[in-house]
Amino acid sequence: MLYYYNVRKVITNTELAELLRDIAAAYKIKGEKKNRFRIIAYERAADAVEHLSSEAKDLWDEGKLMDVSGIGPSITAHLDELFKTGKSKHFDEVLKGLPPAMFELMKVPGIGAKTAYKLSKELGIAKAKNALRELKKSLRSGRVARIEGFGEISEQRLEKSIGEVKKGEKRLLLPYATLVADEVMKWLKKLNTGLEVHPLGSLRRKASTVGDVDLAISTKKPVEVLHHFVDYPRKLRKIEEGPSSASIMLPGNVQVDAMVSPPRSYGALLQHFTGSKHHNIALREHALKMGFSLNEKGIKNLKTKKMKNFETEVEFYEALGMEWIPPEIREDTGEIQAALNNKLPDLVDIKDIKGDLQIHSSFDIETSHDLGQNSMDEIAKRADELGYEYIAFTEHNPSQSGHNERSMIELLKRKREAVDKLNYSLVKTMKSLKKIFNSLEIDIMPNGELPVPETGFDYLDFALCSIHSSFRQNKKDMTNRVLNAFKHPKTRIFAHPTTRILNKREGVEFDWGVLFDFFKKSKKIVEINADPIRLDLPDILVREAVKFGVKMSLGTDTHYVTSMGNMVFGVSVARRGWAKKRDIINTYSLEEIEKILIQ
DNA sequence: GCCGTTTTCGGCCCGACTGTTTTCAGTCG
Repeated sequence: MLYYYNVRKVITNTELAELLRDIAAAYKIKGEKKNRFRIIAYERAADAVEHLSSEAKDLWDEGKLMDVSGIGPSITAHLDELFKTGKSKHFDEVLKGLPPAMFELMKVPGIGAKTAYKLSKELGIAKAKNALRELKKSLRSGRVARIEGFGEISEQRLEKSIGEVKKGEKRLLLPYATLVADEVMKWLKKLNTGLEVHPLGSLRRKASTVGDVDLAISTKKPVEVLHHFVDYPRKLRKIEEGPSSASIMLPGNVQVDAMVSPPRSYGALLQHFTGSKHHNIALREHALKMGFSLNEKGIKNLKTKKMKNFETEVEFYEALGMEWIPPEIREDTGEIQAALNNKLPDLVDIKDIKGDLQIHSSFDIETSHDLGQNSMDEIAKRADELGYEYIAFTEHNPSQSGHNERSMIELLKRKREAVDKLNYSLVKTMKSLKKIFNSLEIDIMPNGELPVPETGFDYLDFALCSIHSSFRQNKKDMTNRVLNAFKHPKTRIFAHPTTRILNKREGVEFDWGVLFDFFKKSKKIVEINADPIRLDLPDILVREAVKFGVKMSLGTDTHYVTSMGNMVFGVSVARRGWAKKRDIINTYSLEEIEKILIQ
């Protein structure tokens, strides 16, 4: 019997990845040298599972588990048994004799397999339950420091990092990290306006959430620049200041790291610290086949032992025989092969965007959800400033309680008239804005019905539909719920599809194959919601949608005229999902988009 | 244990940091 997962429960990708990582850890403890690559194989399999766009269990159901790169015949056989019977004899065997507590202890930053095993043995902590609390006790009593290989410093370090386990892994939302980085970069440029500075890591790759804010600086005067950096006036404290890097802590526990490089090797530094880790691993494997070794200083020829520097990333990638790869898609999901073959997608760009397809104004149609804070006039003017050709007002549908059919229709009629009026008057005076669509964001009820009377639809150009309740339905019911809602010809856009809230709520589950197939055939649109707390569809599913040929729309879902600029974060998600201009309908001309949306 | 634009066998990314080891192992990104 395995020690931590319940055989009756469907195992999620996160749990499965954890299991595979635990097997790798078990091999580390038990294995001889020859197991080294088997350990890596299990860790890679765990990574692969974590990055899947559908549940591993579903892939297994469809017999497609072996298609996943990193999962081969052996692991497939074990998972086969696991999914069928709820356990794997092989995994049981590997884990046998190891204290379950060690896997719990491994959740502490700085504790890997070896340390966890040693601690649990030496301290006599065997059970997973309360393992962290037991460790804490031993730390306090000074027992840990007396174990061979440990000292007072490791005791203090562990005490500190054990506290970080429970704090949760709240990561910065992309716009906030962007803002922090922009302000620090502005400060850096006060020293020297010509200074070249770039964000690094997940921030440069525009991931939805960011851990630390890392910056790269190209300079010949590293000491002076780093000294200016740690003088940043809004810092809480300086963490460290060395010859090539420095770190400061800002309010809200936001750590900012700066790394400097001489201009001649700046391209290599930028590439190295932009990652992702998986992209770099794959890139180094490719380089090795060419007889090169890569690091943050440049490219080393393994025969001549000579190191070549690169001022720019473009030259760096060129030297490896490929096009420059946009940071957003550096995730080792096929971009290297595409770059080698000159087949990188021409990703959609913020400049291509001609309109915003989800906006909430303050026009009161008595909804039970939030109203927007600004008038239709204010929003239209802002849209014109942004150079948009069209926008859609998508207030929530009138609440069901307190409205009968007639009063709902009356409200929808009034909104139609207000939008018409704007189109006939205000819009005529504008530079770029040509059309305001009259739309509505309609709740999809648990059974897939829509709480708007049939004649109410006549007043709409088109409708967005989205889920705002009953998030816990099972996958099949959820899928049918959406299919049912989109039977109506006026329902065109599926808004914030997974309903996820970053750092707070997981998205709901659908059978995406079925949904995308339906959306493709019926020419309906899936939204990429640009609200930074949602960024939904998530990038991985955007990639799937692109593969299916499903078109997507961008909407800021804004309730404030000041947040209309969030569009740029939606574009980042689209880019991370390999979306090209034609995949996103907001890049279409007014004439084209009318054909798609108005039925 | 996995994988393939030199391979179905023979390889498998790179380096920094940390602590305690007097020469390196473990962890991390």
